[in-house]
Amino acid sequence: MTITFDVLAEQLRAGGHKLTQPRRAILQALLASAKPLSPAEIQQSGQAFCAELGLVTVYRTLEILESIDMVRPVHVADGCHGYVLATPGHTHHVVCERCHAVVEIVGCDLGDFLDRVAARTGYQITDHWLEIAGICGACQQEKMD
Amino acid sequence: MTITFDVLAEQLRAGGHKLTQPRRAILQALLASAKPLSPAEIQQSGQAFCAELGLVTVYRTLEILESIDMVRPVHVADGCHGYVLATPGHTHHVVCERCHAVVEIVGCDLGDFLDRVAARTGYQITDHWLEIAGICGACQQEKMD
DNA sequence: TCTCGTACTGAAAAAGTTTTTCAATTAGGA
DNA sequence: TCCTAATTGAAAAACTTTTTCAGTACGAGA
Ligand SMILES: [Mn+2]
Ligand SMILES: [Mn+2]
Ligand SMILES: [Zn+2]
Ligand SMILES: [Zn+2]
Repeated sequence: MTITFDVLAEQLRAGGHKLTQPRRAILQALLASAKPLSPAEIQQSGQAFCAELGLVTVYRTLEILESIDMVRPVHVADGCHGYVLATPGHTHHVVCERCHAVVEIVGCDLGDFLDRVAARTGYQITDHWLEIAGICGACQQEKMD
Repeated sequence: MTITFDVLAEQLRAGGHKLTQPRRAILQALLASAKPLSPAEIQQSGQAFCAELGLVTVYRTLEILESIDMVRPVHVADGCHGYVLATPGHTHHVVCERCHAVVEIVGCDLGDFLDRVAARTGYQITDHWLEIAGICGACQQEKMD
């Protein structure tokens, strides 16, 4: 979790996009959060950095960030779709059921399992999406109070 | 895929719910579909069985069916949340990217992988959600035309 | 089979979310 | 610094989901 704002900013520009104040604010909001954020939460949190930040801009920026794989949708237990910063490539997320703290899992060993699925179903597997729910260390502690 | 309407109907009543015409229609719609259906699609398809079927009732019924694990939300590539009938217990789904045909995977071998995730993150893993995308047999054929 | 209480229904309205439109603004290369 | 295309926020539209409410129908019990 040592990714910096400057790296993100550069990634955005490398994708051919302008680095505007609202976009800076959105990146800051995502960077500051330990849990997936909804568009409305991103707006609210981002307004600390750009007071005028509009919700429309949040939607538009998320669309861009997702298209260049800088951000990924994560399913939170109840509602849908929180967004978190992604490290490039194929990853999964573990989300705490209590506090929604997120940890990214970079490696993924599902190959054998997926091969078996392919054999059994006749499908040619192209992709998969795994999300893991659990209870984070901090929340486990809390239980013992 | 040999589940019958009568079995579903009985499951619903076993859960303490009435077996009404609109609910019959919703079960028929789900039973007849090879792919996940949105609430609006369920309404439309269900109106063949109950002409007056309202969308509100579809939402309410899905909530019940989900609560007794008769139906499960599945994420379709673009939009969110289609619903499919579920076999009880823990399953996953393979969804065709082209035609959305769904196959349910009953076993799941993720135990070792999840143990490693637990060890690495300190999270106590409570649940997981895996969806697999692919290309079904029929759509693979089609490619060769 | 009939009666009755309650679970359930659809219409309408409200609430919430996401997308589109548009005139004004701003980033950043020249 | 200037210029232009990309980007912005407000407003409105389009969609989706939930709430309210008066009427309906299921199904247990007589
Ligand atoms: Mn994976
Ligand atoms: Mn979803
Ligand atoms: Zn936690
Ligand atoms: Zn297919």
